Amino acid sequence: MAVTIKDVSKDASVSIKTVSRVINNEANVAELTKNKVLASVKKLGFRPNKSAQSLRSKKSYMLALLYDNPNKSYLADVQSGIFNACKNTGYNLVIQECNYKSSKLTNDIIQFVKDFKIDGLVITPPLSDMQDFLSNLEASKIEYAVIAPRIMNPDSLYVSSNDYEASYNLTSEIINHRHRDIGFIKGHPKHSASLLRFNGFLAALKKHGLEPNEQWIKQGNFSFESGFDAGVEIFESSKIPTAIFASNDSMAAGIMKSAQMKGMEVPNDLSLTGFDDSPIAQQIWPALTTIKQPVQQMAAHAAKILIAKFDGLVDKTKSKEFKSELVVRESLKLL
Amino acid sequence: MAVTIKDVSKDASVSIKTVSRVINNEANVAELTKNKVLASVKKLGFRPNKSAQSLRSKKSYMLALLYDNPNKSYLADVQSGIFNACKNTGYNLVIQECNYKSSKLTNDIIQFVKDFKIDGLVITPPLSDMQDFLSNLEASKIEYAVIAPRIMNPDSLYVSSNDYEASYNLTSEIINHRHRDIGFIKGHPKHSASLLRFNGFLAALKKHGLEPNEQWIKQGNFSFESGFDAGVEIFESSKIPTAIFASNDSMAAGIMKSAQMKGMEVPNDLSLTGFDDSPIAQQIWPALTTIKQPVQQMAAHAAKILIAKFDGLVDKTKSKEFKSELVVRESLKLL
DNA sequence: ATCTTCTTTGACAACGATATCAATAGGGTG
DNA sequence: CACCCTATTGATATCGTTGTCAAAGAAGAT
Repeated sequence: MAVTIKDVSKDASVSIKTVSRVINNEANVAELTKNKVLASVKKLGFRPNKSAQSLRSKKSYMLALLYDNPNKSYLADVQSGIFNACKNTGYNLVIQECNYKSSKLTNDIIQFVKDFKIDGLVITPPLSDMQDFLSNLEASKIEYAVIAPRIMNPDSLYVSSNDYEASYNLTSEIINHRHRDIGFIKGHPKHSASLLRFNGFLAALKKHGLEPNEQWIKQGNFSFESGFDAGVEIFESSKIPTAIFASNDSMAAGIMKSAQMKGMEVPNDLSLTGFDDSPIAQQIWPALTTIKQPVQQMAAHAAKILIAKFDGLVDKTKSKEFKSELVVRESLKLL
Repeated sequence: MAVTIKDVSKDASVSIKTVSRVINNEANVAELTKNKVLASVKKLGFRPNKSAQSLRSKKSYMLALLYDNPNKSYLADVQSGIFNACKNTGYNLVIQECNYKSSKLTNDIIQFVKDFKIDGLVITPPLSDMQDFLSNLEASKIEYAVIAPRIMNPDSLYVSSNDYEASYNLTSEIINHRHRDIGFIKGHPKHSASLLRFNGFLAALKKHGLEPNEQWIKQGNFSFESGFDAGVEIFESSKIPTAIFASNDSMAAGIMKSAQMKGMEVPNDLSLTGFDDSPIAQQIWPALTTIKQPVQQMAAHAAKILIAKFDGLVDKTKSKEFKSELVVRESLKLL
């Protein structure tokens, strides 16, 4: 039915192995032979059978995306970035929803990778920081790239962003708007970004000689609801801050809703900033001042360095830190 | 290295073929033999090599999700539904971002399916309604299930929802709140749901003896921005409707933002309803009265009927229409 | 008792690539 | 000219399953 290497080898009057050499770009094939084979490949429309390749060479040309993330917009961006990086490389993307709390996680994933001969994994927070899990993958010789890990192991592949610095800058911006009473909503405790953002906040306060007020610092988990709840709590306190820095946009939106339900107006009664520049930042009114992260590019880069490694281009692409940028909108006001 | 059929056959003192029969649940294996084999399989921890299976039997145990959808929340729900349906079936999910306008779409997808021996496709709007595309898939003997197609071909696998009816009901609800001047924002012209929702709206108006006002009917494309723009236009007209029915929540949010920027308050100055019950419906204030669709279940069902077909359980599960339900929140007010 | 038929089983080929290793052909060297 | 070395090529084994087909045994029919 389909065109096989055998057909090509006959058409080009060379051996099967020589065709294989050509399509795998192996060394030591005479230029003339190579061209002859490529012509036949093209003429017959030959495409190698992935199953046969996979069986013999133990590769699948599949990457898998591992995630356990409640944030749909983040997921969609990551996925899209990886997908685009795979395009035209012959690799495809299979997805794997995980439960980071499951005790079977490690075994399930290893089994999955072995069963399907998945070539490599792209791992997102909070899985990026599960050292045990990552060590087990390594022990099983599974290739992976992590997005936004806390510990940036120079031996492993990763992409990160300058969360600390961005948070420091955003906090400074708030302070420059003459705010002194600033609340902070922490992100999901298992995401390393949460700590970085909080630390950046604290550092900026300190730098400007301000003290954090524990009453206005709440633990969230990156969800809208956790932001809403934090807002409700803060607005019950005796004194209300003039600005709140939420560790992501969803939580900021939650706070805005709780504020509006209390009859407060943003930014007149309360300034508010988010983080991530997810779609919701622009879909509420007033729109959020926030930090834009190049999520798609980060994810694409993660896939690229993995693929580069498979293709032996070890030095072509490397782990990298991406820069975020401040996006000024209406939710932050000069006091 | 890994345990193969051969190892199992030795351990169980049967032929390789018999082991194969057992793991594929073929008929005509004596109960005794079967148990013996299963015991060995378990004892040795045997797992069939997917590449070899794939090579020989031309199956991959992979489904692919095709989408070209700007709505990240919808995508995430669909994906999650399919993923859960695949769980414990041995099937996995690979994703394929498409451009429904691309002329190469059909060829690319067919090539992709052939290359990777993808067992079946789950197809989402607006691809669900591209008849040419679907016919080509059929001609290539590619299995697929469509989500929310306009034409429900009884020979094909599909899942749908009662958009027309739901829209009719929601419109009636608006009218029951004594609104007579009602605007409507249409959805993406290529999505069949758009037409169904619009027709349901018109039918309800007619039933209550109301005439649609062309000035308040705008074409959107399901995006927040298109809703925002439609809002801006409507609020420039000489007379403003007392209620607007947007064909999805994102557009409703866009309208709300444009209203708030004009200084109007929802629902006091304007009632607003959406469709889909996506997260944003609750993340804005006031929260949207909307229609909740069981997107995850629909997607899961699509995957299930595909897998059931592969496994020969033709009559176990079938195409199905899902029911949406009205979700009452604060954005719709009695006039 | 003999002939069918059906159930159960296994030997061996086949799927379509890559890996191993040997063979051949030039090119350079002393 | 004999020798070695390297670049190029091909014959054949191999990956781990499933498919084909024939054989053996059990059960049923006459």
